[in-house]
Amino acid sequence: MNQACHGKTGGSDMEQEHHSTEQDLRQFRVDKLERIRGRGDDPFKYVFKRSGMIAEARAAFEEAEKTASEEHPAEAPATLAGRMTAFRSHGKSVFADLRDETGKIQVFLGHGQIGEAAFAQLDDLDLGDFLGVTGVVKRTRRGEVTLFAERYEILTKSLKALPEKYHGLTDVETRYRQRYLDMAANPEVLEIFKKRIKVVAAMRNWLTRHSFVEVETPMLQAIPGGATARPFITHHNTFDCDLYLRIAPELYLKRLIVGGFDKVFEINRCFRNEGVDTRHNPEFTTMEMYEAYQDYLGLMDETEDMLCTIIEEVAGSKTFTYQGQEISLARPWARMTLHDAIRRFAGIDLEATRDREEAARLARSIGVEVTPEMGYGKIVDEVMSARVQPLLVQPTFLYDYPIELSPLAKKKRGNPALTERFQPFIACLEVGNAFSELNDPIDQRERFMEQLRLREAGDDEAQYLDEDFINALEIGMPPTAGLGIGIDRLAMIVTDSASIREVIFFPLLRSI
RNA sequence: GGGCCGUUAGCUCAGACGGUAGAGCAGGGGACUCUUAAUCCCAAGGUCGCAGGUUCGACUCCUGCACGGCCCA
Repeated sequence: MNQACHGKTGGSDMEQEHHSTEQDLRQFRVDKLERIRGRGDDPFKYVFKRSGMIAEARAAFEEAEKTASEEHPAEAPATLAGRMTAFRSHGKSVFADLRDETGKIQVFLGHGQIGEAAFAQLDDLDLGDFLGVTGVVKRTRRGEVTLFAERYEILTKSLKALPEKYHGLTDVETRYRQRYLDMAANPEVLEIFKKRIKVVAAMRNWLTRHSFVEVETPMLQAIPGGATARPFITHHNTFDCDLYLRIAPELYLKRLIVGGFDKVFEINRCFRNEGVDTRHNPEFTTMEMYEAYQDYLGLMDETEDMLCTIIEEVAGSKTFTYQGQEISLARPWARMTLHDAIRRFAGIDLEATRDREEAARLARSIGVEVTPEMGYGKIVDEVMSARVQPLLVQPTFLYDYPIELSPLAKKKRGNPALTERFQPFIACLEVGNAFSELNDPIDQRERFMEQLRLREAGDDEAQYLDEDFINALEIGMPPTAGLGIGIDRLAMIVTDSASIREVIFFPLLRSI
């Protein structure tokens, strides 16, 4: 910030050469760092005592203004710290912006207020440096709430230039690869993640209020179960065996119900070895909850209540906008069976037949692509994804899914072709999956055997037989309903994000 | 996996028919004691993603590759 003082710093050779390649930009900062050290100051301090956060200082000042008068204008002392994100010099006075986690405040550094030596040392500051400033919060003539500095100190020197102040960092790849830079340059990114954090906190609150206890179950599993997906494989050295990163916690959480917990939940990561697109990241976060003595209808009510509570708490109202669409949380949410939805939105009836060929013919008749390895269930799923889901803008539950799609769900009472399963959709995004949990070990074994047949037929997403899980069911699991919610999807919805990568701090990218 | 698009200064972006590249911001020098995308003057800053090819000559045209984005499977 050499324009701050005409006293100048006695130009080094570097300064005379007028470079400004990336390396030179860094060198200028290193030179300043050395000057700071040269006068016995430390450009990387160990600790700094703040009086509070920037937002708190603002609030305290605005509170003081309520009792202020023309003769006695409001002022509030404060010691604040943060990253310097702007620097406007006017010869003998300087305005800088200071930002911490809670917000931004303008700092006034006057020659007359901080003293000549300290003012001259402003030359050694750069955008991106962390400062600690002590002074008094007042309004400037233009009305800006400003910390008028009495003294300041550099807390951390930044050696790299921050992206441009007006446009920020927009290159998507750099934003994801250097998320720290993205957040430092684009404060709105921080706000997105704060909302995501609120979603999780609100969910935990809801669950805790309803007497669910939080548990942790294995990430490393010998048999990856609980979902239809390809797993990541890893290796344990001392046991010398391959293990899988979990694709779902489901089978372990149900073991806990067998063991005696009545209401459990887990919020944690799952891993699926699949492609990456705007709605999928190979590692993602789910909440799964299991409630004994409950069925899917009761759970549907609870799900509606939970999601409404969370979204309203984070969005601040019962309506919000997602990608230009007005979404209303008004209850009750629409509920229709999967087959009704297909009849209504796709114009074909896949419930009248369970014949694979007939279903394929019907799907093709409405332009849905069917490949040879797709069975009846997969065809229903495909029609739903292509012709129903894109229309589910307002919150909607689809329920009663074909048994072929749901090997861990109880058969529907009175209709063994279906299972007691539902999925909530909001803004055309699938945000969850739930069912009356299959607790008949004999039925479960048959379902697993069917999955094994599919696997042998070449379906590498089919589920594995988990003998120990069946053993647990033989010990006995009470009637139970279970729900999984995709936290990332929910975060997308409340932050109006088009891509899941916007709500994951460090989304998976190819290493370079 | 397929299609389309992108990659130019630290950042954000321009670059007609093929003739070795421009601006704003940041950075450097200077002026300025209430600015806030501060302003004004001066000077600087580039292996145009990588590798080939066509051409007298390639940021520009062609091929391949890398990374990314969007859409489809």
